[in-house]
Amino acid sequence: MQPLRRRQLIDATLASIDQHGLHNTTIVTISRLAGVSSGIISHYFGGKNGLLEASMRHLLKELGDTYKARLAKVSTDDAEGRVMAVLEANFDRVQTSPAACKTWLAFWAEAMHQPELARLQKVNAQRLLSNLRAALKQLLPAARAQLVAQGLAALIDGVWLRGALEGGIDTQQAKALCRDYLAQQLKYKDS
Amino acid sequence: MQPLRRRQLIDATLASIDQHGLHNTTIVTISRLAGVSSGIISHYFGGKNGLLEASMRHLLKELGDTYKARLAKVSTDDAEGRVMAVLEANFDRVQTSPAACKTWLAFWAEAMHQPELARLQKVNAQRLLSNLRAALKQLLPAARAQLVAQGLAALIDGVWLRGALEGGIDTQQAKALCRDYLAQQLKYKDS
DNA sequence: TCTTTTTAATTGAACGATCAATTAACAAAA
DNA sequence: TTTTGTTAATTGATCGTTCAATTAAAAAGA
Repeated sequence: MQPLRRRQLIDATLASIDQHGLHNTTIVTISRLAGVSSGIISHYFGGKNGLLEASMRHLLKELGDTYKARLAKVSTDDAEGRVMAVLEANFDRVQTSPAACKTWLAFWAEAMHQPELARLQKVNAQRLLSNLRAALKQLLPAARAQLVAQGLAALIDGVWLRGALEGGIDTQQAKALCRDYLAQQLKYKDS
Repeated sequence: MQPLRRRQLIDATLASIDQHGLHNTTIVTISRLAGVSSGIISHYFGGKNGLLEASMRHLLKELGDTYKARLAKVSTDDAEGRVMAVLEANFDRVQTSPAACKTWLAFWAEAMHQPELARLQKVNAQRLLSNLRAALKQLLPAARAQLVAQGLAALIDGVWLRGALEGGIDTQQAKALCRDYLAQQLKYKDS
């Protein structure tokens, strides 16, 4: 029963943030969406904050799982394929829904003054960067790989941010933008 | 006295968001930082919300003024210089301080469920894009200019977002990243 | 199999804290 | 004196948390 309820409450949390925004999300809006009483949140998560942290962990895990699934489909020496796996995962349908974008942005903002959320966010940002850099090192000089990895990471986050504010990401256009950046940068080899 | 107090309260608002985060910013934390009583906020801004809107307008105006100042220094037909003016303005010292980054991110998150803030944000995002596109059209085919403008806009926002979450932007590195993107894209003319 | 006991899950009302807004009173300037 | 600026206390609403009480489920005993 415990894992069922926890999942149910996390889903309700994401739904509430989508509908009302984080700052209008209360334990009442969450518990009402989950169809349970408000008291149960403290019972399973130790409080509202614990639930928010668990919800962010859930999103991060979902992103990580999607990336691993994409990565498993490309061979280890297919560097360009590994970069594309990062892009595909980040612009997966699940991650680019208006609800997901809103929630990510809300958590990012909250992380600025909530140490545990900041920690989670930092780990994720670092992993994104290091995944990109590792793959790019097979295609470019180390210093160049570092720069392009930072560029791609910023491009991904920027597209996401602008998408969140506009109410949705055009995933095709987003991927085209990143793929174009990568293609232009790989020409560097020849120059 | 009115313009003085308004400016004083807006500054205190930005300071409070920097120190406590938007969601822990109350009319008390603001008025204490400004050294006045809390009631004065309603007197000058009609309420907390009015003050938040005015603060966001203040930031937007500051950005716009910086851009205009930079733009005035380049000739109309210096397309690359006009693009650089956008970059210089966005990565100006005033806009890239930890406090400014935090505040921008907080307002972006808030704008998702506050129509007036969303409107202000949208106007700004559109202007950034159209400034870039107009300049790039002198250097690239229209369709290409549109794509590169979107790429640069996303890159700028992405660098900003990642900087906010890491506690500060390295402006030199940020500009180098964007300048590199632009340089790579301008090679397109020849291919 | 049928009670009895124990454990786990859940509720919802009550509580204290905190918020934005209001207001009546006060001070300073004109 | 009249207007403008400002304060400090108060109001009503809302928040997250807590907890005693209730229900459902499982285990144990007869």
